[in-house]
Amino acid sequence: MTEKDDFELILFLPYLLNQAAEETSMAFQRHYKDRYSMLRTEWRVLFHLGNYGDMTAREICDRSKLHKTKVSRAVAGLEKRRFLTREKVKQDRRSEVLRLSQAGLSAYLDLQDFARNYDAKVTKDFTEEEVRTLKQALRKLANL
Amino acid sequence: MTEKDDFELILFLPYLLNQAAEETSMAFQRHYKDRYSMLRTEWRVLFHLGNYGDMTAREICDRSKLHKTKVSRAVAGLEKRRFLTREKVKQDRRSEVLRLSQAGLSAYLDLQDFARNYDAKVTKDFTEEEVRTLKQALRKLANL
DNA sequence: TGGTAATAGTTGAAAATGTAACTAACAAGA
DNA sequence: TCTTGTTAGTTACATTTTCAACTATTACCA
Repeated sequence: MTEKDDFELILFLPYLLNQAAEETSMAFQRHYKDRYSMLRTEWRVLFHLGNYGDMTAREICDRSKLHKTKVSRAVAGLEKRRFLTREKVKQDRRSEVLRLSQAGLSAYLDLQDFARNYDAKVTKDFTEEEVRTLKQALRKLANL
Repeated sequence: MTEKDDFELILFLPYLLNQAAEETSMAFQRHYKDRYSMLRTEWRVLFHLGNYGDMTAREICDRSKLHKTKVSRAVAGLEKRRFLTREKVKQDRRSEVLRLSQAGLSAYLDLQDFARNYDAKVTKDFTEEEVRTLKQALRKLANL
């Protein structure tokens, strides 16, 4: 409560974006958690592989901007539950190409399907045009 | 990489919103962390009190949708560093009204000022109209 | 009243995250 | 080749977060 207060917390972008992200992630989280007991970072890694194809942990880091320790642990978790396999790269034996297993692919496809419907549901009160411009703006903010 | 793939991870709202939130929060986080060694939940509690006036932990939970244990610990942290004080409510002695101290208010005002400028900087490539519609859409998504 | 349920807030233990330091492999110039 | 620097990825430890159980107080109602 200050005098000259033209500031509104709920309109402050870092806050507002976070609330929106939190809110829209909830139901999706429940799905991947209940169904595959995956963590946040795990579904992301899964989606990177499923959506963009085989790649190394480093490439996932670059694309997702997730820290390498997070990715490392997510990969280990997914591997333990046999959602993916690793294959050493001949040219550079420090890194390994990650590839979804059959189970990983099928989990991905299921979650992807859910995601698509979910996205539609979340934006059901917006026109297509609105969704386009919203996503465009968000990409700009996210540097994506 | 699947066959029928009209799905794009980076356009999936829970993902995109999170990336945007993450990206836009970074510099602000550095500020409140470096300057006041506050945690995420702590600046939020501080801002609720600063922006909306004295209130109980429960009210902060309701408004922010933060879990009560998070709020409880943030309040304890802010209290320990004398950014706020508590006062038992006579009508209901379970709850306490939280109030910013002088130091709390001054930290709030500084951060609020930073936040305002920060928000302007983040949206500098958007027109006013675009910012308005963006925030409108986000409020809808966040149920705010 | 008395008894059960609900609410405000705290606490402890387990899970997840962040940070820094580490290993192993490659790179590149003297 | 040596030696210094960089990169891919993992691990250890400290900090946060989550989840469930807890205390204290109020609310409801037979």
